[in-house]
Amino acid sequence: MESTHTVTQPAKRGRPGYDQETVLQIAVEAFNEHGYDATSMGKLADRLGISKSAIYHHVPSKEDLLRLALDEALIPLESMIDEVNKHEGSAEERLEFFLRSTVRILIAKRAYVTLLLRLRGNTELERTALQRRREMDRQLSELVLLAQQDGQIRQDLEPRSTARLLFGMINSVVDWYRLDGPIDAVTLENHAITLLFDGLHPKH
Amino acid sequence: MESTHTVTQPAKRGRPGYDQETVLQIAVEAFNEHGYDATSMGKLADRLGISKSAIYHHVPSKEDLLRLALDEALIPLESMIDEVNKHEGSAEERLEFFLRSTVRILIAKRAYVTLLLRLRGNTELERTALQRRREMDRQLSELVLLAQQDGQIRQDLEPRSTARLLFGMINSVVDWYRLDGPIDAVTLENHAITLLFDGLHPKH
DNA sequence: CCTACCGATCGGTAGG
DNA sequence: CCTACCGATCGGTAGG
Repeated sequence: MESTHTVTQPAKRGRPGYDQETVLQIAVEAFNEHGYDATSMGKLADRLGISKSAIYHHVPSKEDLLRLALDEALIPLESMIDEVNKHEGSAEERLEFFLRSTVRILIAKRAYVTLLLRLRGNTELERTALQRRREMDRQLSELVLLAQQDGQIRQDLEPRSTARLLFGMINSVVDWYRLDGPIDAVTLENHAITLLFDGLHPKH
Repeated sequence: MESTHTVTQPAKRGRPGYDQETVLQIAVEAFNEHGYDATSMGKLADRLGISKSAIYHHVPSKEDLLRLALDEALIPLESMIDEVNKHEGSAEERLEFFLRSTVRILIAKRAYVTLLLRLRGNTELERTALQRRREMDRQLSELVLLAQQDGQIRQDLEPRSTARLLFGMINSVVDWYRLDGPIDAVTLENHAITLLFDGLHPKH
């Protein structure tokens, strides 16, 4: 008899083992612990509990692991920016939406974003990813400029370095935020937004 | 005849070559480009234009290069914190002094701080350096708490994650600030301090 | 005939 | 500061 749910629940033939997603996830953890270059396929195989060659069943090369991992971070971030650009609100509202969304994606895709933020640009693949990051910097600094022109945020700060500083604070979250820590994701998001928009000084 | 200025200007005997400081400086540039683990002593030798073994004339091991480099960042930062702790002013003044000094040291010791900020804690040396970093986080969060208790800064933000976010913004400077860029060091320092204390919103 | 994986080994390069 | 090496490990592929 033919099963009608083979598409969503494929019949498992052959050996049960890893799927690509899990291999990728474990690979990225290893890359973040030891660095991409310093993580050999042998060490990664040990971590997976399979042979080195077996990894090549799931992914054609080490570089493809990196490419897949970076897309896990870049695609959600770029989709979010598309959303921001379609958004109808004021520049300040869009700026806040951009920053809040970034915090959320950082937390949801922590390991992948960590990898992205530590790229050095020594291969073509890394340089392409860094260029996509720079495009996001540009989008953010443009939003800062627009909000300044609308008088919604202070105008005495240069937009490009402001964008860098905003990203600097928010991106640092991947280095220290833990889901099981004392502060939940929503509180952290509000905390960062308050600090960025209103600063340390109390309201007067 | 004995020279009286051998201490400040030692007579150069033997082959002219690198001093340890220059080897260290070039090594750190290489570490930052490719990662410490991924930078082989062979590649480093090529960069220096000397043989691999010749490096071992200047420094006993690869790990010693890392130790020396990390101290170039850690020692100035720790001295600065000692100064802050001796300072007589209010908690808010000391907090501002701490943050301003950190920006200055980051710019002055950019390459060394970059190396420090990218540590992963996979060796005892790295874990020790990370512990010294965490002690600085603790000192900063204590200053935040004191300034909150004095009512000089807003009290609705948790001090530890506030300290992380402050450091996050400031530390990002090593990733993008260039001395030959469009913004000078003093302007950047004031820019960051304004953003942290007063936020993006205009004064009302 | 499939997926998932193995033991062994390729030519080169690592830190010391 | 060099040449000549060491034990080990690198990313990737073979046949089964």
